[in-house]
Amino acid sequence: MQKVRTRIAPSPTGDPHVGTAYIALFNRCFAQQHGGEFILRIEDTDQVRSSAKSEQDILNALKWLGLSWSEGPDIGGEFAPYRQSERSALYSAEILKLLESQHAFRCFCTAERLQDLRVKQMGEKSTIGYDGHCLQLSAEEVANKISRGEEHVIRMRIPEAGDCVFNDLLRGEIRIAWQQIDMQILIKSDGLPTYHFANVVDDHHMRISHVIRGEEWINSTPKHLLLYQYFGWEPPVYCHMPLLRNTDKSKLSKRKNPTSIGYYRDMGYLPEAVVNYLGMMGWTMPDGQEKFTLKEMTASFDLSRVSLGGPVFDVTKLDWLNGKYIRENLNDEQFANLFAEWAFKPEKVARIIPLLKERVERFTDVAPLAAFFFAGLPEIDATRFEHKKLSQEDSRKILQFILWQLEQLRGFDRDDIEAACLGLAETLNTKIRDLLFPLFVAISGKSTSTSVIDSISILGLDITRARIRYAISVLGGISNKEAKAFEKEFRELGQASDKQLTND
RNA sequence: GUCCCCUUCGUCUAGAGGCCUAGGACACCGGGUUUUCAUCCCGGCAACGGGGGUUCGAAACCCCCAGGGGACGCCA
Repeated sequence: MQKVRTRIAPSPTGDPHVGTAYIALFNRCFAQQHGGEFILRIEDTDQVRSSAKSEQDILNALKWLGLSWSEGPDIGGEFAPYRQSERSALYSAEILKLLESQHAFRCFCTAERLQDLRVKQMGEKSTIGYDGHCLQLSAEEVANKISRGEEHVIRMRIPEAGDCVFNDLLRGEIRIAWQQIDMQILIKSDGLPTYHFANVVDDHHMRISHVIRGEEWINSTPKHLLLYQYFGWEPPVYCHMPLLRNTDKSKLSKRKNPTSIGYYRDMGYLPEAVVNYLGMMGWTMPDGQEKFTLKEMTASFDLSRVSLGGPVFDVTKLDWLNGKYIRENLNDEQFANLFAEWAFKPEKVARIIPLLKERVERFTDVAPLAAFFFAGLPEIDATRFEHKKLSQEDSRKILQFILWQLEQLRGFDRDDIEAACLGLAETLNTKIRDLLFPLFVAISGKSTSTSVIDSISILGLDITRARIRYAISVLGGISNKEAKAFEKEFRELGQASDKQLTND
């Protein structure tokens, strides 16, 4: 029997997501329970969106949770490198095989043509996908286009008829007609592989035996299986976990919920409680025990106990659990140490002190002034936002625009934030002090406080986002209609690139 | 629109045909302890989406419907 090897393969394109931790947890438990290995691979084939910072954040977040791995970009391993951007030669070599066997072909279609095609197919209510246009190109035509240096991609061929039938470890037989499957791009015009290709190649070369991933991948499994078949490789066992959900049951998203692991750390949750909570999403201990350690979960793990309904990630129960951990697991000394470590990080304190010093007359002034640096959500209501020039709607809009602006920032220094706010004030033709007013209330709970720009920089995006969103809800929330109008206006101000607002 | 997945209290879930008068936990409500509050303890509220089968017997198995979700990118 083949050794069990599982992996988590995050893409470093944003904040470390609780969904990543969730899938990592189950992969890790499964591997360890079978005496196998759990590895970490960074899928950074998207040159534009990937960043080193994001990769580091993800690694740190998973480490914080205690979800350690035995091979990865930080520690190496037998199948190094573990970063896809460093494995290009492998993909180039492998794609050649598919090109030679005619299982893949070069496609010179323009983005415009593909867009038109999609629109047309949408109108005809048919399956959306590539029409095989470039399949008709002769070998000479292809050679000519290549010698002329024409940009192109490489796509995989898909059977024209029949079904792809495969077995999901939890769901049993799944059958998808090949006609539903698109001729997936394997190599992008920048020469880098897409997820589908790199993922299969790496899973094979890294001897991954079980692919435990989110339900969102079910529909692309046929492509992956077909690649294994084309290569003549033995495919892994697939297992699709349910997706974590927002309260409204949609897929967990940043817009509706705090999804960043950093948020939970910054809000003062214990990593053990967060892991425990993730473990009870779709899974239970055989004896029904609700509070359990990672070690206990690993020891009693049984993948077949996963229930398939998408669990709502509802922090109420996490709050209760975290309180239980604090009360039952920490003695006074541990509590004091952990709290101090959480609250008084030297670099954080060093940045807060100068802000306080110029505003206090006695030490007794410190706590009330600085409390919001160590708090979660401020205690505010709509009256707090009353302002001679700004209506509630104005404030909502300003807060939403600032949030969008902050989310697009690369750096999070005070100067980055200041520039963003000044820029926004100018495009909105608002005085900066008026623009900042609702922000002061949202962040500090008061209209008078330490510099809100510095404060935001110290608090970080995760907490800032939560407070701004809370303030917006206190101000009555943004209706769907209003959201659309805001988005449109924000885009027209030239403050956003197309996808940034809607992406999770 | 096409395809795929899913469906037990508001939420997380137990349930592998009779142990189910459907159990536990969170939340909520009530009571007790506590100088207040919280903790803690006790109690209560509350669900098998609908319709057909199969069976002596169905929350569980099958079919249909409905609802929810996901996928349909030179993102992953």
